[in-house]
Amino acid sequence: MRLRSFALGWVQNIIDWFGEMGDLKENLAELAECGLPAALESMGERWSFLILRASFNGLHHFEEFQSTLGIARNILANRLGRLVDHGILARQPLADDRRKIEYRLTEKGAELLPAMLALRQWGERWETGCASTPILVDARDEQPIDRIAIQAHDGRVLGLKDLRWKHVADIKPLGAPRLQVVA
Amino acid sequence: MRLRSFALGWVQNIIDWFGEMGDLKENLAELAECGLPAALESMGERWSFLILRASFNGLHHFEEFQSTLGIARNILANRLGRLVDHGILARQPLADDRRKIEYRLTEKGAELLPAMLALRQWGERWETGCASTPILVDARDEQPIDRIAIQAHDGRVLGLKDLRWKHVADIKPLGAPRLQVVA
DNA sequence: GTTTTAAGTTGCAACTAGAAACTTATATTT
DNA sequence: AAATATAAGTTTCTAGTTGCAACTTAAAAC
Repeated sequence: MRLRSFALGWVQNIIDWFGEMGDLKENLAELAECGLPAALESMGERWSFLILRASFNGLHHFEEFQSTLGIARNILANRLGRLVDHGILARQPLADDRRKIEYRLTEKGAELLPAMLALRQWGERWETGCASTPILVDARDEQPIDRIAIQAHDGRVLGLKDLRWKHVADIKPLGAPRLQVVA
Repeated sequence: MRLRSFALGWVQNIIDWFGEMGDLKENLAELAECGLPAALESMGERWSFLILRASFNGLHHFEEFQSTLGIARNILANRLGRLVDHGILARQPLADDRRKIEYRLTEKGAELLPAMLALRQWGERWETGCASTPILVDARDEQPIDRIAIQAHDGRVLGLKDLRWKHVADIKPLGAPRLQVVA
């Protein structure tokens, strides 16, 4: 028995608020070849993102992940294996104590940071309601980073109403035309 | 029997590449109160992100989601219910045909766009290897949006080596000191 | 008033997660 | 060297989740 409408009061006002952004239902066959399913293939399972976050926070070992996250050992072994298979973590037995295995982020794994931060910032804003410690700061001036945002090529921050979906083929180059592959 | 090291050749070079960013293992107890687990509570289940993406692409009805995504009907019903419960989608029977239920993104749901794009861009870069159609463009000049990036308060794009973890308490205000709550 | 459509439910098989005990390889202590 | 301890897993078994196909229900269309 699910509660389906706890928020309908305020939500009602928002229903028309969100413009269509130019619906593009036509080629939803193409949805399958989008990068999102591919990303979810690697990161979409339970625990994967939390293991990733722990990696970003400097954890490198099985027992560290296990005791910090409280994940079952068999599941942790499975997820670490998958993350290694996907090239997100690198597995390396330590030279000075070969019982110890070090799991480190690869470049590919490290590049998930924007996605992780965007998700975390959303959670802070809409769920927990407050920023969580520790936070990321710019090494240069030790000031907190900005919110992750969508920006135009010239750096303007784009809100949802500033966006449209468009087919790659329909996009006209701006300024100098690009080189083209002829055959 | 898992394959654990298909990428160790190139990965090896990267192991030391990724600096510690100032490990902060000390207060990993605080990991639990981070926004990420909260976000995953809403969006961490299988299909949730794909339903969200379909919503961004202009789908609004049960049968549309079902036939487009190929998801089982019971699972779809369950996920739509959860997304509504979490205030990410709003559920509205249509006035002119009350069989039809419209699912629309709320503001809260729409604000997941940066997270979804960051994930998609990562998938395009590291998994599929190419941008997928349709893409998001700036409504003003119809040019594609930038990559989602981490930026300093002054707009500089920050790479991983430019970042540190820090406790909120340790951050000094820049410029004019802020007002403080006294009691 | 019979049929069709939209949005679900139900029942059941297959898969996945979780808790706890067990294994294996290496390192440390006596 | 033998006994103990530690790190990183496996195994086993139970509980929960996913997925498919058939069924239901309410509203519309014919």
